[in-house]
Order: sequence, then structure tokens, then C-alpha cells
Amino acid sequence: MTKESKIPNPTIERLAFYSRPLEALLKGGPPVISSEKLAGLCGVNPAQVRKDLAYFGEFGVRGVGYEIRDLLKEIKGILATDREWTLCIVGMGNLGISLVENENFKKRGYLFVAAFDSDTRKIGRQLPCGLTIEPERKIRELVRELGIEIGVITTPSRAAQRVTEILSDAGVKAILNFAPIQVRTPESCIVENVDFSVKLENLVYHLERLYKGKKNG
Amino acid sequence: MTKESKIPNPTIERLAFYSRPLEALLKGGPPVISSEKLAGLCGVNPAQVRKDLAYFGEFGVRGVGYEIRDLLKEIKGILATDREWTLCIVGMGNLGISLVENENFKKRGYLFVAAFDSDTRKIGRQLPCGLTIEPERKIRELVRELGIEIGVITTPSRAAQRVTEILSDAGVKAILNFAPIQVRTPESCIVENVDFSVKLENLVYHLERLYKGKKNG
DNA sequence: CGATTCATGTGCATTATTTCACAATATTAG
DNA sequence: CTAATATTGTGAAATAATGCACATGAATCG
Repeated sequence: MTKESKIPNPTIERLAFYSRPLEALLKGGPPVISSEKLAGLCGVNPAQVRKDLAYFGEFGVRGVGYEIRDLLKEIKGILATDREWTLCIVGMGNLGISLVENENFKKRGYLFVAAFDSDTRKIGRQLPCGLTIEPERKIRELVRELGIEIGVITTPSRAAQRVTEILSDAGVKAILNFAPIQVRTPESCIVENVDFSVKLENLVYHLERLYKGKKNG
Repeated sequence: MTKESKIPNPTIERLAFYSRPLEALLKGGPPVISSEKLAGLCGVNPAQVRKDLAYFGEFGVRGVGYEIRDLLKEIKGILATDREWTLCIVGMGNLGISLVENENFKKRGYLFVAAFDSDTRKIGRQLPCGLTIEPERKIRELVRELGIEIGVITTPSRAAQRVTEILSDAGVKAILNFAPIQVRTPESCIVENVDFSVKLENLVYHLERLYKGKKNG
């Protein structure tokens, strides 16, 4: 193994980032890419690209560049996106539906195998993707039965912590939380929070500075 | 003005983050909170909270803490979320619909005043929130007429760059892009990208390390 | 086959961010 | 009024992340 002992977190995020243009480049164009080109496509520094990749091995050829096909394979191996993952989702409002129906997820191997809601009017409804909405009390049973590894939360904030506990109790190993609240998990379960409004707040902060002619970034 | 010259970007993101529990604390409970308590609720270091706030002024009282009501007001002033912002959205698939119908946005003053799509079958359809889906060719006209400041992109990847250009040409000052591609904007228009899959890829990277018993990450 | 060009991998300097630790100030108790 | 306690604001240390600059090895040209 290479020097995988102290890998910056931003590096992991960028790896995912790099893979996007690489996928596009697979279809046509030259089979090799330089760190400079790839960096340009992702809006980062070329040295950054090289350093990020070098944490995991020597994937390039000096004087030449990186073989796109191989590089993508390596990145997918590193990120563990070269296999399929089974997910479930809790909270079948508009956002929940948009996620289970999302083609990008399916394409990348993230398979939703169960959908839950607490609203009795929704339970039993069949979704276009083929899933049937199940009641929340079936979470434990289905997580075990279907070997679900990741839980996605798209409930209102007030339900998010409760659902987190049900999911982690049931044996889910990771949670992606879209409710605008920081949920707590036991050691055995890792969590990522996604909060759209935070991104908007970031934008409007910077917008406001622009309007006022301040120069901070 | 205080030392607003060199504010770390993570600070801005955390300010938004801090405001979440503060809003909840407004309704009941003591009127004052310490940096330690707030830090606990947000999972950060107390010194971090104090330093973040100190960039913008002295909002606390030594030996006492921060008046929740005042602090929230200050944060909202800083982030410019104490006013309303007018947004439009392009790409009315499931995700687009879930965003315009989202109550959190409305509650926080982000008002969607126009929705666009290129699919003729969708144009003219009325949404539960009251908006009617307009054709993309009306973007320029409506951005001007309605004074739209922020554009949200929920189209497929292949359309995202084109739509970005239409929006920034039309005079939109900021773009929130949900398509999994890095869009480029002219200087006059700032952009934030949100890519759900990146978060998932982060999770599975760490999951895989756990499974394999490695200790990085 | 030597010279030139290209582009990687990486040590090191630089820059950015976080955390510590403590003086300063308010409150409470005696 | 003094001592004890709580908690902020902040300089300085520690940690993390980025970017430069160059030695290194591959490819190409004459």
C-alpha cells in the first residue's frame, strides 16, 4: 500500500470531482490527459491533481500524462464506486421521490431498494422506479433482509434524529441526511449532511458584498 | 466596520450552520447561550464559534454568553438572509419541483418567481406553488421584468452550461447548480455547485476503509 | 544517439484554518 | 467589597492544505 496514512479530506472530494470529466472524455477524444488539462476542466491547480493522485500510487507516465481509462478505473477503485451499494430512503416527499428516480444515482451504482414514509396515505403507493412505499416500522426488518448499507433521510427536520436512530439501530452503516439539522450517530455509523440552504446563504453573503462594493471573499 | 478583510470561507458556511439550532432555541428555553453549548449543538470547537463571530463584531458578553435573539439577528444580517431574494429555476424535473415546493426556502426568504423548462409537454403546466412553467426562451425577459437575482439549475448535465450562459447573459448575479458538472460563469456571476453523488462517494470511500479495517479518513 | 520537449512525482515554502490558553470582564456568593 | 466562577475575545502555536519549482524519466526530432 502507498502512503495512505494521512489523506486530506478535500482530496477525497476532488477525486469524485475529477471522475466527472474523465467519464465524459472516455467517449471520444485522445486516450491520455495531462494533469494540466484535467485541472483546467475541474478548476483546480495542476499540482493539486498530481498530488491528490500520488497519495494512492503512480498512475501517470512522466512526459506523457494519465491514461484516461486506467485513471478512471483507479479512482473508482479508491472511492469504492466500482461496486454497487444498496440504499434505502426515508421520507417520500418531493425530494425523496426525485432522489429515488434519479438516473445519475442508478448509473453510478447507488441502488435504492426500499423507500419508507410515516404517512399512512403514502404507504403502499408504487413509484415509477418500481419501489413501493413501506411504513417506517418495517425499516429494521428490510434493512436486514435486503442488506441495506446506506440510509438517506429526506424527512422534515423534526423527524430526522429519530429516523437516524432507527436506521443506525437497524444496522445501516452510513447516513446521508438532507434535513437541515445536524443529526448525531453512534460510532458505528458515519453521516454526511447536505443542506441546500447553506449553499444559498453562501451565495447571498457574497452577492451582498458585491452589491456593497466590499472586497472580501 | 470590523476586520472583515480576510474572512475564511468555512466561517461563512458555519454561520449558516449556527443559525439552525439558534432558530430552534428561540422558541422556549433560556434566552442566552454560551459558545460551548452552541458548539456542542453544531459539532464544532467552542473557540471556533467565538472566532467566527468575532470576525464581525463583539456579539457576546464576557462571563455570560450570547443573547440568542440578538445573535441570530446579527448572523442574518451578515449572511444577508434578513431580506428576500428572488430566484428562478431551470429544469422542472422531480428535483426542480421539489425545490420550488420546498417550504424551507420560502421560510428563509428565497422566493421562486419563475420556473423554466425546454420540454414543450411541460410548458404551461401549473405547479402547486402557483408558478406556471415557462419556455426557456422567456428567461431573458422574465429575469429583467421580475428582477431575478439568483438562478437555480436542475437540468441534465448536458444542458447546464448552456443554461448558465443564458442566465448570466440575462443578468442573473448568482447561480446554484445541481447538475453534476462544473459550470463556468463570467466574472459578473458567482456560482455554487451542489453534487449529491460527491457526498455519497465520500461516504462509501470511508465505509470501504472501515470494512477493510484501515484507519485513514 | 544526443538534444529538446513534455509532464509526472515530490520536497519544501507558503498560505489557510483550527485550536489552545489566557487576559479581560461580567456575575454571583459570602 | 472581595473572592470565586463563568465565559468572552484574541494572540500565538499548532495543524492542515495548497502551490511552486525542479529533478526525473519518457517521447520525439534531427
